[in-house]
Amino acid sequence: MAEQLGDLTRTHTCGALRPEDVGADAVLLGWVHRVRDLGGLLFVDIRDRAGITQIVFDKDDEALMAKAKRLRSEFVIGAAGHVRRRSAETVNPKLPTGEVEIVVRRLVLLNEAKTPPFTIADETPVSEDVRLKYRYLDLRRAQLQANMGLRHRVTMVIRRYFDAHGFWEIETPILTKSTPEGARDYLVPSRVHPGEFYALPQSPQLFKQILMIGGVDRYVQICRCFRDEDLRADRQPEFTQVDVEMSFARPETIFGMIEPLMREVFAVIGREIATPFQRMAYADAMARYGSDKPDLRPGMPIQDIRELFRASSFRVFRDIVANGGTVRGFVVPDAAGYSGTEVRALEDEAKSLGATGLVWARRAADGAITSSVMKALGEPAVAQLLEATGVQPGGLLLVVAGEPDTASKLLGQLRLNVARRKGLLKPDDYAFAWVVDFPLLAWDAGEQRYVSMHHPFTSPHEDDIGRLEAEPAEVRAKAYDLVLNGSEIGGGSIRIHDADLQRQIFSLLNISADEAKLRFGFFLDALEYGTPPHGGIALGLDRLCAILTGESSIREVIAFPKTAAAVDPMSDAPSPVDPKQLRELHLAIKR
RNA sequence: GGGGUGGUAGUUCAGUUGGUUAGAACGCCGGCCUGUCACGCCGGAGGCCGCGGGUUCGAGUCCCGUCCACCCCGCCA
Repeated sequence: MAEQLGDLTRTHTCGALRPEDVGADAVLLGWVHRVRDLGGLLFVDIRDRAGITQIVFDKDDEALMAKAKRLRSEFVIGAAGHVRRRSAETVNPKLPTGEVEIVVRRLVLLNEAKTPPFTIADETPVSEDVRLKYRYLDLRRAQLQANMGLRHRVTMVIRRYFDAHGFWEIETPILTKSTPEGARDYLVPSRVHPGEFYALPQSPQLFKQILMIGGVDRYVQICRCFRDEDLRADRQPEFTQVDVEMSFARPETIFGMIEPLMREVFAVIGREIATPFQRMAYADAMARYGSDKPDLRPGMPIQDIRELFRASSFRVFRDIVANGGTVRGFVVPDAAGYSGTEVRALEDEAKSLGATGLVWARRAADGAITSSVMKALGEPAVAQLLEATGVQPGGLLLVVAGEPDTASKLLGQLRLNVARRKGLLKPDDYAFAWVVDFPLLAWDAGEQRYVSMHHPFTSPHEDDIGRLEAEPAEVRAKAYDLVLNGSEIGGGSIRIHDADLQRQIFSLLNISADEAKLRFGFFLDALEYGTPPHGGIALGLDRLCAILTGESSIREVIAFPKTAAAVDPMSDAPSPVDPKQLRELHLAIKR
């Protein structure tokens, strides 16, 4: 049934024709978007990546009309004819091509199509399940077309930017060596070496550092990374990083390179962003926002109000403070509309997040003061509390007491929930921050040892190197995250370029010299041959594009994403393999 | 591994306290229609109510189990 393309040559895309083309001959190739059959007159919207153009058939040409009547949604057609200006009443202002149409002289039916499981032509929501199974159809829809197009343009801006600044894009291996620290590796069995495995890279970390040792000076790669961990809306087992490394870099060197890049990237969506970005110490982020990736859009920082309770008549809080705990809270402005029921709902919410309780105090629009602890504290103390935290009329103060880290994390969650409900997380507001001064190490209670907060190659802050042995938990790292709207869109560090220091860090991490040699020997060797100071960053391209498109999941900016169970419903990966393949790989499946 | 939400026509959904023949819209199929553009009008087909078990005279609805999807916690240096 399908006809061949033959000599049919596209003259215009389906988004190209304008009044100045009137009278020209045109050949359009594309999909049937919609058919409007009026009997003796039939309109087809023909669609390709560039747009939609109306083509017209009328009954004067009986054979042509008969053929046109067979057209259905998503058939692939070629239409040749001449461009005609539409009369004033029939112009479609919704289409860029709406002032013209094509009077078809020749219709080629390049392919038929089964009725698609969902409509390509409109934006009606379809379950993600179905969309992923028929991803090739979903990709035809406007949303993914726009997202893929934007991602392409962003990628091009990034490549041009780094090229203009003297970076070389260099590919690093996909089949690489498994390293013990960090996320779970995806493993690839070696056929040639029975019982041995490659790992897919979690990031090209060591290779890019070795490129610095190799004198590359400035490296960039838009590369795929793999981590076998559980998925989230912003996490896929394979994801794309803009991987960057610079020799002779200080943190400011990296910030100064990335901030103008972000300006160019946001120009793609027509937005001007302010630089430099705010810098915030990790400790401040945790204390004021309860998160190492604070969303700065809603304001409402968490305040430490412990001192107000040290000698308070409210015994519960006083005891918590006396025992090294804290009292923290944040102010919801314009909360006059919150009913008693809604405030009680907040109390329940806090409890479900793990709080023992939630204390609130508010100043009504008329200035009247109420509080859940009015009796215990007394009105003057509540007034003082509202004063100290800056609660204006109509404002609501939410307070949690307990262990400092827990209290802040909990308030951070509550703050985001409140902000979301108040509509304060506007997707087209962009609040950037560099989170700096991360701790170098974190104590792993399960393994009873220190682990790297970032990775083992991160340089300690030079002022803190002397404290490595005595108080390792206090040592700050020369590490930084780029945070945008509560999303970590990048992270990096200045690396250790001194082999002795690197050995010292491994020893702190309880990685023996033998173990280090086994896992990172090649890298430790390389470090000894004149390693320049260097550092870099990796940007999460998927997350960045999700924010640019206003999507809440990175799956919307990935052509072929996987489900939360790491399955591709289209290709049905992963799947069992032929026993012969297993034998060649010296593998047996344990059941 | 844990918690939450959902699964009914091709799609998106409704379905009362457990009650007799499970509905709507869009899509699909057929017919009519010469200026539509979400065309319109008329007619029609289409259902393992995710799957398995149980309670009951009777289950889309209640119970148990299970699978799938999404969100969150753990995990993600």
